[in-house]
Amino acid sequence: MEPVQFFKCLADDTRLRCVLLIQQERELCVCELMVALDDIQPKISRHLAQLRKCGLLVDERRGQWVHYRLNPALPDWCQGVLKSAADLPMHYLKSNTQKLHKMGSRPERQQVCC
Amino acid sequence: MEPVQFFKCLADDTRLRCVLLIQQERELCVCELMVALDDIQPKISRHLAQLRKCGLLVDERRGQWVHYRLNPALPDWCQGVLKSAADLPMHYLKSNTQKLHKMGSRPERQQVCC
DNA sequence: TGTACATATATGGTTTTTCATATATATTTC
DNA sequence: GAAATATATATGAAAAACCATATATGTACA
Repeated sequence: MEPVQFFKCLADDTRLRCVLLIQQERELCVCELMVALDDIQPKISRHLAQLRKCGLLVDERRGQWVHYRLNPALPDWCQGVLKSAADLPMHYLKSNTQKLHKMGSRPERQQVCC
Repeated sequence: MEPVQFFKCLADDTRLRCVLLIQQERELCVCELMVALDDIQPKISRHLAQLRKCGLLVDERRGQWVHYRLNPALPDWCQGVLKSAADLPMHYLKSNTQKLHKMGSRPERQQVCC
């Protein structure tokens, strides 16, 4: 993981919110992130692909849904950075978290983790 | 300090090295960074200006030298990120640190901190 | 006047966004 | 259970926006 590459991944609003929300919720699928960020599918999908390619995220297909999680093999210093980033002012992610939790039917996850 | 803005500052090789070297050495002036990074003055200066404008660094003129330090008023989460970043593989900064320490005449600092 | 540093501008390159379309799985209907 | 349709996600290609670099020039201080 090249240091600059890692920070470039976080240097975009869409990607930063995706990573922090995924860290906060443990895992999310594309459609949930679309709702949380109120943004279009190809855009989200593109950024997730980049984060996966760079090794920040891993994906797992379950039926028609693709779930994204932080890569557990991420170097310690990267995990440290992300943990520190979780302390940034709560209001940054507030509206995203709200939209996410307001989702009517959160596919499948309800049985898994709620 | 906008979260994305902060990460954008770190998402460039020149800027990342400057910030980490300054954190490591407590403070550095432009000519020292030029030697450490083996790069031209306007390039270094431009990136430092950006880091100052964004609030990551503060500068202090002492005679003809301008010294840069981390902004002590940086939010906690930013300081946390930088501390974690200091744990990245040592070899990333190794050659820069070597060049820096090989400098013959480190202006003024010698009396201040060495 | 020489040294340390800053800034303006032009240029080239990268990144981001969008639309259109493709693929993969799920569901419905016959 | 096969065909038709719907849903979730990915990707190619083109335009727009943004960023980094180099050269040239300017300012401040000794």
